[in-house]
Amino acid sequence: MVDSNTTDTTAAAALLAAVADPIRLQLLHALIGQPRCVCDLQPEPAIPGNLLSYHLKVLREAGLIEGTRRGRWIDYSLTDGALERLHAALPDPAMVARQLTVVR
Amino acid sequence: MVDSNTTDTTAAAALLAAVADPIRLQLLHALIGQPRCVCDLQPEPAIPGNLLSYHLKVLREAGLIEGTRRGRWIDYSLTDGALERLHAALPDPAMVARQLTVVR
DNA sequence: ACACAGATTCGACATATGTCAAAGCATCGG
DNA sequence: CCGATGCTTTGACATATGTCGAATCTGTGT
Repeated sequence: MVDSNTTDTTAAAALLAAVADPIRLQLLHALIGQPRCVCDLQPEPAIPGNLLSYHLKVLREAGLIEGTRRGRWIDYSLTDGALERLHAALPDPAMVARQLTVVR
Repeated sequence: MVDSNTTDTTAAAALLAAVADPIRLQLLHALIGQPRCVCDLQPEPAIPGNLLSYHLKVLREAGLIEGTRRGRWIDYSLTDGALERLHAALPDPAMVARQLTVVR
């Protein structure tokens, strides 16, 4: 009944799962507009370093962020189109309006 | 360091968690533009009825869909602004462009 | 009252996920 | 070469989550 390509849906769900966490959502927000080194990415409230690492890894493996070493530090930044890809994983709200106008 | 209100982030993450699943994403797509009774909501591939019920419940408890009984059937539909709320739970891609233009 | 159809709920279970403590790696500065 | 700093990885663990089978509920038709 439902149409949508299954692999698309699965990939979209995986992307969304990567950000469906308060800590990771904060990290993403913190990276908007500028890269930051891990030590500047402490969420509120602060968490142990290894846990921070874990969440960065989840985002990294989802392809949403990337880290580059700068001496002792590692700078993280959003990958190209990361936020666009996230929104694309969600159903488009414009579709609802579309359906309504088509119907009437 | 990171600013964003913690409860906001938590609520947003919860919303996103509700749709971070291939089955539930398909259900959401199927409900765009028209209500459907449960029997018309079988995802691809099909799943047992009780499992379908479970996923509908997750979406219902997230406030994204609502069901109304029509005789023997229950029609589900998107709640008002459901998709808008989902997108709002994600960081706004426009912010990135903003930061860039402000900087230069 | 009965049986049936559509849908939800319950209890048990396996796996996935987030967290912790401890150990490991890479780089810098002496 | 050594210790310190910044970050990651590993192994153990508890809880959350998705799935199943069986039971239950709600409304329909007879």
